[in-house]
Amino acid sequence: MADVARRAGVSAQTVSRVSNGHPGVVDSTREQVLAAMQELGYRPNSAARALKYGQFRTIGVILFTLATVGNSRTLEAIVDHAAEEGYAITLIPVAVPTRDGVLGAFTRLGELAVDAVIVSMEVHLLDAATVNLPVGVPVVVVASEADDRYVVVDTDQVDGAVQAVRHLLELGHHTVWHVAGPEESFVAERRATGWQTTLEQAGRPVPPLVHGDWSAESGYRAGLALVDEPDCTAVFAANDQMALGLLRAFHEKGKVVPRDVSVVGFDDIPDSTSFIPPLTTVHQDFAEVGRRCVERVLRQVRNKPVEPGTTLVPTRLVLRDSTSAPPA
Amino acid sequence: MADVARRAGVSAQTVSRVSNGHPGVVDSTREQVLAAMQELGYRPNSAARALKYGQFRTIGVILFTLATVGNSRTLEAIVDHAAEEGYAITLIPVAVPTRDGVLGAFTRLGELAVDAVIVSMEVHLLDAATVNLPVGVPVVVVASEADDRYVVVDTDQVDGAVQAVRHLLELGHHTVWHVAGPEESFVAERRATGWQTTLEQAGRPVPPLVHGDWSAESGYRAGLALVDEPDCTAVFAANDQMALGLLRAFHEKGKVVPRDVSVVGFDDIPDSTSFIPPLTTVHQDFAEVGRRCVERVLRQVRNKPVEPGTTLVPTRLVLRDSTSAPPA
DNA sequence: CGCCGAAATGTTTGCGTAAACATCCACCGG
DNA sequence: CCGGTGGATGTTTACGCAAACATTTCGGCG
Repeated sequence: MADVARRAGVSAQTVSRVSNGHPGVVDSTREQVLAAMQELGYRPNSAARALKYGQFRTIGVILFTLATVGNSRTLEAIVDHAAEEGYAITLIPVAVPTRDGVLGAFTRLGELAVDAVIVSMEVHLLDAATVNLPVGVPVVVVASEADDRYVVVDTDQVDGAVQAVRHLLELGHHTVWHVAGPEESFVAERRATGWQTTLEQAGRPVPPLVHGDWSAESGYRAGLALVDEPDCTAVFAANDQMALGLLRAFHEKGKVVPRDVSVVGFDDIPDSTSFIPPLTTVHQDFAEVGRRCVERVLRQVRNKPVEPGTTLVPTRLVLRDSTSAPPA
Repeated sequence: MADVARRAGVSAQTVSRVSNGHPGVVDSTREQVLAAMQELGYRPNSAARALKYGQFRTIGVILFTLATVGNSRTLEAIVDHAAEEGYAITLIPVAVPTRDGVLGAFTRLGELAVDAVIVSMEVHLLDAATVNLPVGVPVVVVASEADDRYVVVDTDQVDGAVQAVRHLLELGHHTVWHVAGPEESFVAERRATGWQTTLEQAGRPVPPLVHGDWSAESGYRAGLALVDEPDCTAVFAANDQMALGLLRAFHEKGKVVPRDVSVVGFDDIPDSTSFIPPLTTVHQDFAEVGRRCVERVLRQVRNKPVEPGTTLVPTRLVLRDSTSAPPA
């Protein structure tokens, strides 16, 4: 900055004013400064700026993996909306999804230059780590169960499951089987809850729960087990990937979807339109989830009031060709 | 820091020494300082640190979208390896994949606190923006064509395509059709090049190129066109998603894969094992690509010699059930 | 018993920036 | 023609930290 000032024949303060678009600089001076900046390739040092302002204009995002569609889509939405607000996103990976792993991430976080944090994980894992949470750093949690101690944003998992199951019951299926996500996942648990309560409220039998691990392979294995169940005419898979595996299993075993078995997924990943057959599934609005996360976390950064509690983003059922009335 | 020093009854410098694990502090003093830090919830200010050291320990990553499997997997690998080296990753989104969009990203980048940049885009888009590249900031480019002006890391696209086409020719197919990615993509172009040269070297006819846009839907549309081609017994799709669309199109039109038509994809996304049938595809080692990016960019940050040029990560063909000899 | 040297700790300084305050100058009105 | 006024610009200072240098302390040895 001093170099620019010297070159332009002004003081450093004037350079600062030009650089920040402050008023009170005569055009001719401004142009000289601008020219000097150009020639010297000057760019403001963000560390010094951050030091001065006490803010980094950066939000940290903690997550386990980008391998799931939901995580990466949500992240993308967060990045985009943060950029609109002039905030950058710093990624903090959690190597292993255990308490120790989370603890490590939060320790690293302590040294990081972030004004706020968006955490994508289950609250029960977060609890172990909150001791490490720098005080005064706003936190928003995504993809977790509702919890009034934190500011939570999430897709309305339960309602999505309810819509899926209702749709199948309305088509005439006596009951609906469910291929859930892994046991330790609260998201999986909540989708399962929506499934179970809907069946119970309708007075239908609740078949045993089948657990997968979100992967298509696990859906395939679940499907191989389900083809032998005589009364299994409708399956609700907790995500689209497992639904893909189900479709393959049924296909291999000669069951035609939707004639013999109906299948509903969850997520509405782009590929699901090209499954065989195109998949009826619960659409998640990842972009909206990301948007709300950024909005709520920035409200806190700007010291506007934010009450703890859960913001639910609605889902909607997308009807395609994998569901129909049960076989006569 | 001053508060901690006062509380522990020492000077700020001693606090700094403890905080950085410097030697020359007696245990009893160290413990007092540590205790004071704990009580006051002290965290070193990374802006001040960065200002002092002139480094941020952060790498910026510029990319268009996380919607593609390749991008998000590569990003994940970059994040993980950077974390191992003690570097954080800041994401810089490019709203629209045009020169203006890229220009905007690089302008924002100039204000960002990064020591180096990994750019995931075509070099021809990068050229427009290099004027904005802060001098002295190391850059590594991923997923672009080879270019000796930059340090480039990429999957060996051409060889992957060659393997795919050779496999199909060896099975006895007379020629291979290709569903390519969008015309403006160099990645797509290079896969197409590998396909075309392999056919030419084998003295086979080169069918007209069909362009998709990477999406399963576009693969489906391409498939609907290909079913009417009488000599089309083998198709190489430029990614797995388009291959998925092909499978659906063939299925709907009564063509059995692989009996009537063989299909090979590119990427080896996890879902491809559960396509109907499981997809033979070219495996990309995204993790390795990410690892090398970080390694090469950090070499530059540390002022070790890095020659411009391309590092190619090998691919391998994964055989599953979507290919076989052509119908008699 | 006093001096030396090494280890432990303290003091000064500057990193690049922008807010707060100070100065300068031109122009206006009386 | 001079004081006043306000806009343009300059100077000082502090942000939090750590390197460089300065000082203190203490043990060991002649």
